[in-house]
Amino acid sequence: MDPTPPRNNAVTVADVARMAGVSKATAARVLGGYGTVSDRVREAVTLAARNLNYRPNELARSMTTGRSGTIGVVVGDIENPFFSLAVRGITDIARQAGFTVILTNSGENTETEKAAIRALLAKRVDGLIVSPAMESDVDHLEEAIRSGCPMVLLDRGSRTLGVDTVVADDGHAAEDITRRLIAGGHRRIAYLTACDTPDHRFRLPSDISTGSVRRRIEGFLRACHEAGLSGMEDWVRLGALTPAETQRIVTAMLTDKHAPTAIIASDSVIGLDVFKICRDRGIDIPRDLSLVSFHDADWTSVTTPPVTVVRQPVYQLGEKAAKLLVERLNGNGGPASRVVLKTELVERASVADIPAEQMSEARQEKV
Amino acid sequence: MDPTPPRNNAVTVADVARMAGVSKATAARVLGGYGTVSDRVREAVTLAARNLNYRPNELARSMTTGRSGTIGVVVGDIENPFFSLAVRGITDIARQAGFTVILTNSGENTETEKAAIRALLAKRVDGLIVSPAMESDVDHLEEAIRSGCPMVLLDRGSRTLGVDTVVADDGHAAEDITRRLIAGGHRRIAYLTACDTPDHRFRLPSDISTGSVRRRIEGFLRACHEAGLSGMEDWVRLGALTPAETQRIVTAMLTDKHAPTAIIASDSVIGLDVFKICRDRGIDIPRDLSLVSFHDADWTSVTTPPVTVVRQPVYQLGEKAAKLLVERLNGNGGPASRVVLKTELVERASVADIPAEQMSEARQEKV
DNA sequence: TTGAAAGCGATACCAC
DNA sequence: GTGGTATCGCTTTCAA
Repeated sequence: MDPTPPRNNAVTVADVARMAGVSKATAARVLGGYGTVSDRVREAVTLAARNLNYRPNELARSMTTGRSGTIGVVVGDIENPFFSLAVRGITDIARQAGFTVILTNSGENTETEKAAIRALLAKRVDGLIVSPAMESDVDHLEEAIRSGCPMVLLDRGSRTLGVDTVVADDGHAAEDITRRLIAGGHRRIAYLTACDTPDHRFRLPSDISTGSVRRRIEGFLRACHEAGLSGMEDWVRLGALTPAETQRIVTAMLTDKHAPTAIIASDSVIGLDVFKICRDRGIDIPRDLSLVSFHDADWTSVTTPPVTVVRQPVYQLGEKAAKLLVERLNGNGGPASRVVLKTELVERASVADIPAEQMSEARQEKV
Repeated sequence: MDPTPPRNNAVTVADVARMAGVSKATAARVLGGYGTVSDRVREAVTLAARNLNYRPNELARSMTTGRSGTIGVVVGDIENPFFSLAVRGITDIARQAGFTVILTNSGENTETEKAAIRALLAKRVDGLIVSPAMESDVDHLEEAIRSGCPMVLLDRGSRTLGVDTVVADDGHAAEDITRRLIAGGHRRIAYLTACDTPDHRFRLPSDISTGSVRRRIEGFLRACHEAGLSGMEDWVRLGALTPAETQRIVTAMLTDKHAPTAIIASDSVIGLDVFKICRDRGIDIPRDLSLVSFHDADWTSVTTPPVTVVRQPVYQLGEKAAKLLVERLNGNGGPASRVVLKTELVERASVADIPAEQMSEARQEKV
């Protein structure tokens, strides 16, 4: 027994082959688990590998096979519970299918996203799962696809890119909750999102480059229009990128003569910020203000009052995206599919109807 | 097993060289940004590369250089806000230093952790950042280090492994908060963690294999001992791995004749579960029960009452770990350092003192 | 079943 | 400066 452990792990198939007294090719066959080898040789090679503490070099393997066993994921912000959960769904499926995941943050910035895609492509990932920061700027994605890298879009789609897409039913979700608010007598309903436009003002849904948010705003406006409410575009507020920005926007709205009676938060991070601001300003939810948030984050059920939310199947969103990608990677062709996962309105206690007398008052103001 | 998907982007340095009318070596020099080339040639090669839409193959590059430009990260659970935030700190620093990050989940399971390390090593990561699931079982980590892969331990240390370590001051934090509770008259203080032992019972801190949790429990017991409280080991409750398990444990405690007057939750996920259980059971925090949680998660400030927490510099924990690793990767040697980041007790409103009459009663029960 | 040798796509050393 | 060429560790024909 030679107890001297190999210092540098520069053990290669050649070393193992030499020790086992076979050719490099044969050793590689048993080590790589391909081809056919006699049991005797297999044993000898396995033993030698163990003795030498052989570690396969995936890089070299990838070089020849062309597959890296890696999936690249680009999300807006891992810190956002929405993405953490989706990423969890992705990695669970990926690992199950024998892939590892390289995770990158775009910070919802297209330039960073481009750099990330480039780096991922350079690392020769087998496939890509992306939440595009901007639907309007997807040249880098298109190029990645053209170069032969399968891609699945997560949470945000693209009409021009013909790729597999997994999104939630955001439009209908927004429509439902808006209808619900209107039925409760609300007329001044604000929709608050982190998305932004150059001049920070909202005019048309097409100005919104984040697909999921655009679909929600469209749903919001659809419900408003259906109820005969006009000019609701003014209630779509953009740029809630940071707690400070959110505070500025919400405070401005709340101190205005025409303060909203309800706020729809586009994600749970903003929802939490709004909740904090209300608490700090002594605004009673839902008496003074109704609040609805997208994403059923863990904390929403535990506040006073608990928050009414749109529950998206976030983990499943990630799972489904990974499954679609793995299928493609396994050679299953076919046309690009668009999967739309159902959402669910979870009514808790942060929404209240507007009393009748205030309703007429509200109507007067509208006129 | 399946045929390699066709990558039409098979443009190599050779192709670029041919088009630019130079040798492979020269083209590689400008493409790789090393060596010296004349401006005229540089221009020609750059142009050819752009025309051909050349993409460097990082895999091939890594093969020869021996560096992959990749850092492997193994955490317990990305979904846990603690890790999401730490990972954010890691990736920010890594990207800044030109590294990409491969993220893997151990699920706090040593076997999964071993597999992850193996896969990461096979992918030839330049370095590793790990939150070991078990301090007692680190052979795979030791081997990784021996094979020459720099490693930084995050949140959890190891006495046997002589590597850079970044942890929070968990022991003192637990000591402080325990002391604070005892000063407020609490005697029946439960410490609740997801960590577990084979028989689900706690005897000695050394039974706890998760370093950070062990240090916290040690701090808890230290403060108890200091105050003359004995037998507090019985108040350390293990196995709060899932909401259901947590519910079982907490309900059992709360319905016991000797119910705790305070609970210390070992992380924000458990803290939230405890909060939910109390709300469901109509237990008034802090009147009926005081609650303290580790990790200043975003929701803790917004509940009623807001939760007193131990604030750890989680993002900085990740940052520091990544910085240490990058330094090692840049060749800066030196002995392994152990960085301990300060925590802060954020007193909110989930802790109340025990009224004098109940205190004596509690003492009696103790006797 | 096994072995010899040709790549994969880049880097690096060494002449010129 | 520039061009040839060995090399990295593995997979993969093609013969034997």
